[in-house]
Amino acid sequence: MKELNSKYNHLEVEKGKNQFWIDHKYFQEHDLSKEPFCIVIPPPNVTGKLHLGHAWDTTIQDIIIRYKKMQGFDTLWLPGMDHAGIATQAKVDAKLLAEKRSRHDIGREAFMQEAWNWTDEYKGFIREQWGKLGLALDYSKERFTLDEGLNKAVSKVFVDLYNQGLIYQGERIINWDPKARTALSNIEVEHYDIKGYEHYFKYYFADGSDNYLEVMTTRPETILGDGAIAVHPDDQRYEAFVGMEVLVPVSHVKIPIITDEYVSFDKGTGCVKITPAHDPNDFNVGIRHNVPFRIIMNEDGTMASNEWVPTCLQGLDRFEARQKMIELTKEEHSFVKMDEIIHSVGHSQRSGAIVEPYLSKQWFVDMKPLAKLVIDFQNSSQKINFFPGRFEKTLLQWMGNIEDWCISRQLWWGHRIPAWYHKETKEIYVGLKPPHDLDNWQQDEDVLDTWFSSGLWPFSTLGWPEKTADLERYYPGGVLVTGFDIIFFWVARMVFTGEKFLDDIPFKDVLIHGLVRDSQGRKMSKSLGNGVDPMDEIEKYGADSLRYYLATSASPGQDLRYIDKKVEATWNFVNKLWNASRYVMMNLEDDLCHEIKVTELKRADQWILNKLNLVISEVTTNMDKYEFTNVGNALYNFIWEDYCSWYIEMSKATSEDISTKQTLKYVLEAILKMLNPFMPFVTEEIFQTLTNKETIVKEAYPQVKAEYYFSNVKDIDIVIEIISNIRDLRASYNIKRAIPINFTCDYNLSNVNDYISKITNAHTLDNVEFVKKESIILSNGAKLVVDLGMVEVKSSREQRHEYQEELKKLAAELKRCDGMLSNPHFINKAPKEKVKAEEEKRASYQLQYQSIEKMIEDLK
RNA sequence: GGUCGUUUAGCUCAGUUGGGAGAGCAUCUGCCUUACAAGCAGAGGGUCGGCGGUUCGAGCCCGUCAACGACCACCA
Repeated sequence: MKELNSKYNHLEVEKGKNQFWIDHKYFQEHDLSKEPFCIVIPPPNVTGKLHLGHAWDTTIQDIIIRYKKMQGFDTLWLPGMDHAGIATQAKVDAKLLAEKRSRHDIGREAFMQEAWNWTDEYKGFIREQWGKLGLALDYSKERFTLDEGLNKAVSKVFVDLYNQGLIYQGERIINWDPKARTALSNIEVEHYDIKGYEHYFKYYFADGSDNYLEVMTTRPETILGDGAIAVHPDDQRYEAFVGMEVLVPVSHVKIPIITDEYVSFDKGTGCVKITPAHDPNDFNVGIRHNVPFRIIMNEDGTMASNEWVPTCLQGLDRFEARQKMIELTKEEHSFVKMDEIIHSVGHSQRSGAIVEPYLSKQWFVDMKPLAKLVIDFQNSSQKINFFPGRFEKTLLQWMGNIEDWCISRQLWWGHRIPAWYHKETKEIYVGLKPPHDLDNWQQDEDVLDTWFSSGLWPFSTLGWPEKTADLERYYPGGVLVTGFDIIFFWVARMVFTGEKFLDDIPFKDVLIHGLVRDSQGRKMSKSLGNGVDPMDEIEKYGADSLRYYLATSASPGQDLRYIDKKVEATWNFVNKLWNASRYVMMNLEDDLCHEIKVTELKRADQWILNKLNLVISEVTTNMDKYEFTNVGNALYNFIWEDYCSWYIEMSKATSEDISTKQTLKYVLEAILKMLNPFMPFVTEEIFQTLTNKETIVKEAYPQVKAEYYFSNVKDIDIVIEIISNIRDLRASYNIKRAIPINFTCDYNLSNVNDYISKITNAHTLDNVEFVKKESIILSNGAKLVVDLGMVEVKSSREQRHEYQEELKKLAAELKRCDGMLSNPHFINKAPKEKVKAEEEKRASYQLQYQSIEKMIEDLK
């Protein structure tokens, strides 16, 4: 029999294992006779290192994939990465800047080459990190969102939606990121509270009088784009002025006073400046009243050079212009006051810049029909199951209030929009292939939102729009695992694209997890510098410990607070498994017969096999519900308490026995298989050593065996009770284990006596009157008498007091039982097994009670 | 303003169809018992956020209040 090293060393154990799995193609060979089960990985961005969130997310998927494989499915876990438009372009821009170059200097083509070089480098980093985590990915099917096949999928979806009128081009107020100089979708804007000011200005009437209207704005620079002043039609304060004209401060452009119900009485002054090119609400008002659209800003957030912007403001940054406007209005006496406020302002998710509402021509997806599709599917038998279920509501509510999705981005790194404009006729052409007379056409310069391509991931990776065998076999996927932070960005979009183009849900289940936070509950972020690199943790504790900790430490949907100490505690658990395995192997012979003969099993063997059945059942149930904390608890308890603390210790009494050796090994193998999805490295190492087999990866998941249920294992529960009592007495009287003591028990222990003496060094001695003794009533009413040898025992008075305390407790329990059992509602309504259990408890308490009463009698 | 989550031992968290409150860490006591001192054996510690309700029975279901948190919407 081979041996494990005497010390568990995670670095040594994990080294080379991932390569071993890859070399043997364990996760790349697909047995087509089996039922398929597929997971597509949420593709990480090629912008940097994986963080703990990735480690958590991928560990969960790996656990599911390995579990399903062991259960006999043909599993496919499809890896891939995302080009991450804005994020990657920003990284490459920064790299160029460090080299004192810029994307505009080198041009689109050279820039793309730079971005591809970047991508290739980071793909390598990410694969290396996946390997360290031990992920069971099928690398032969790895995809990238800018791969040729995926490009085709993107174009087809765009063209089809365009032809169906679900994609359109329009001039609208969009969220503009002046730093990245691109449009954003609504959900790429993060609102948070910052300090600002409510500025009040006088708009003098154009008739030359000193009369004016007072108007409030938080963005004074947009004043120059004003096209009207609006009041509520029923607002009597301003009724007389409607139709008159006022002068815009600083620019002195004449604008009319109009009425619109959008204006509310009680906000601000009741007069609203209408700036249709720089505010979404004003845009709508502008459309209704034909207010002129005056763009007064450039794409980079500086003030435009046109007739609406005074020369002294042209080219100034928007925030400098804001200050300048205040100065200028003060000079011309149109400034009233400014009040400090805290208000919510939209920031670009990627660049952090304050988002500018900006009138711009962009491409949009008409979301209402697609959202309806999702809602209809969820109301049908083809619905996606969410874990936890409440996230379905989150998705549906969002779908219910959805607005059109701005999908064009003014970037270079991404999928070019398949639209061409005729250079002369301005005609527009949208198609899968460029127009024939290409020289006369100009392709749209923009690329698509990254999430447009990620949204096709569940089927584009399988070869769609081609009718590939993989697509046929693996779509829809079994489960999608991701964090709640990208339900809208990603999950929602995969759902409607899948339902729209494949007429089927993209995955049967969605498993949502929370966020990894630091030990104080804060979000991990670069600015706080509190991020934890999973690779550092793997170095310290091993991937097995990290994985088990991450997977079992938070219930579904809850955040996970990352606590170093707990990973260390998990390491101890792995170490425990390691040492238990060492012990088992030290006691086995090479030629150990495989078949367990049930009739030859010793009582403790039966007991642990019985327990094993229970734990397999509990673990399987919870694995199927993705309740990994429950699985973790069940395995931890079974392994540490039942198997190590009790069974291994008891097995020492019959260690030469074949059936005991077989049981030790059989249960250990089952343990290794159940732990394998969580701890693939160490279980592989131990399994190979224990069994001389090539790998644990291809093993079948443990199953409950009817022949391993035993009804007579209650003897072992009594043994455990006796051992606990003897230990308790030793501790309270400070009797060292080396000093043997004797005991007697009026319950037949002939089959199990050896376990007690082996573990406690206490021996049965019948028909002897002990002098210094303690008597204890066991839960089955039997009396245990322990000889305490030389020590001074408690006085009979003390003992009587203790017994009476026991009686009080028992009496309380009996009262509770009697109360329940004498209640006809309980008898009638409660499940039968509950009633039966209660009756059994009562009988047990009564036995104990009577026995203790008798002992008190004997003391007299 | 809307939706949702959280509140259980000193700390971090489990507790899923309602049926005698749990784990890890921390604390205290005693142990090298030939797999493991990164270990073993014991111990202490909780009116399960407050109030009300349903029920024979509530940490769990319902209502309400409070604190903390997240998301969505609005913000001239």
